[in-house]
Amino acid sequence: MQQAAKSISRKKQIELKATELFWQKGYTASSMRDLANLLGIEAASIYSHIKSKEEILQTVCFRMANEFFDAIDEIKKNSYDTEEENLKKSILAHLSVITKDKKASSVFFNEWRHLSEPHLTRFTNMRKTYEQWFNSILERGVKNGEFKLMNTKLSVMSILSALNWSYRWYDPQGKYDTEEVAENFSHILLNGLKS
Amino acid sequence: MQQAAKSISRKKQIELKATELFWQKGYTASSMRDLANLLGIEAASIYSHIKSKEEILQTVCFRMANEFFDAIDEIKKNSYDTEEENLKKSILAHLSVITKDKKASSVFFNEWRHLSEPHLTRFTNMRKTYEQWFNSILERGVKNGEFKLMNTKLSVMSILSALNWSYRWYDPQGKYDTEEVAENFSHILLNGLKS
DNA sequence: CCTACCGATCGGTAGG
DNA sequence: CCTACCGATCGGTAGG
Repeated sequence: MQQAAKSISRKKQIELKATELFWQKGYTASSMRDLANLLGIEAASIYSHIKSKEEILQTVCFRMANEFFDAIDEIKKNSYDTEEENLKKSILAHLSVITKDKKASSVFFNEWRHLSEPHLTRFTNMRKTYEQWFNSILERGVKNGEFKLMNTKLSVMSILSALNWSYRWYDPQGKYDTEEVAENFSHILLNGLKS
Repeated sequence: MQQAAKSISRKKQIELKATELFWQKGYTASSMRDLANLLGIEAASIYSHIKSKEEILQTVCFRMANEFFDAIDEIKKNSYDTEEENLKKSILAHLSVITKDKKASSVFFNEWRHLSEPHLTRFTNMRKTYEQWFNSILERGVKNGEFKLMNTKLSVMSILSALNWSYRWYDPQGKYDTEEVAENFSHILLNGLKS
């Protein structure tokens, strides 16, 4: 038991240090020897805990993907009265996942393309499915008169673009907490979508 | 003369193929042998035309940086009556640079961190300077009553985030031309910034 | 632009 | 978790 607990903890430790490394140098530029150095062990020893370098990337990418899904599942279940409310909550949920772990988000957004098949296809499909939720909010909002859009797809992209870029500049130690940033994004975007 | 012209053309060819490669696999995952294969020559032969792999990256990153600067310099010179107009023109200018060469934009946005010093510092300084232009538009717009912002810095980030993400999804062969996309972005963002 | 190579480093394995 | 290694591949050079 003691051993099992230790082993799990070490595996998580590897994931965390690897996330930091991938964030800093990128996946392919990060070597297992770099990672071993950060952990204070030999490169070969890492393979007692994981099968391959890519396994770490898979873990990070799909953990983040699941966190995004979990965050909007809450909103889907509640189903608010207005699409404006659904969108506001979704913006906050999405942004919260990013700001909670910027480094993992960076790996999620930038390093996923180094996944091999079939993981790569599974990953891109998950992202398409996820985007669909934002699409459906806007479509319902247009239908019921809440939103006036030049183009639904471009509007979805505006929203997600603005949100996704935040891992690059958001400072968790800075002046603004996630709620304030979400509020500001919602304000700008919703005013734009409504008229 | 003939030889000089040929040499320049070959160098540009290397840059173009490398851009494609870096876009597809990322800078560090792209090998000079990959690049040589695309060019139909041996890896060693590339070094007749360039000094190092990083030199190619530098060329692409700074060429794009200059294109962004050139695009807004036009606007700075003209200085339109309203900040709304300045912002609209800047949005179109910025977006045009991206959509004109998505692959080079992708390298510009993602691979710049593999630049070595002093290039890295020079690059990040250029980006800060560039962002400053958008900042100044919003600040003047707030001062003269055109814009009402919760927060200037966050608003700049909203704009640039939305625009910068476009290299990932914009399809030059698709339904929308750059002007339409810029129009849609301007519409959403400006309505949000004005109220 | 090629052949022939260099030293370094890569991800990963064997065996303990 | 270590030592000792593997074959492969890396960016780049010498010399033509």
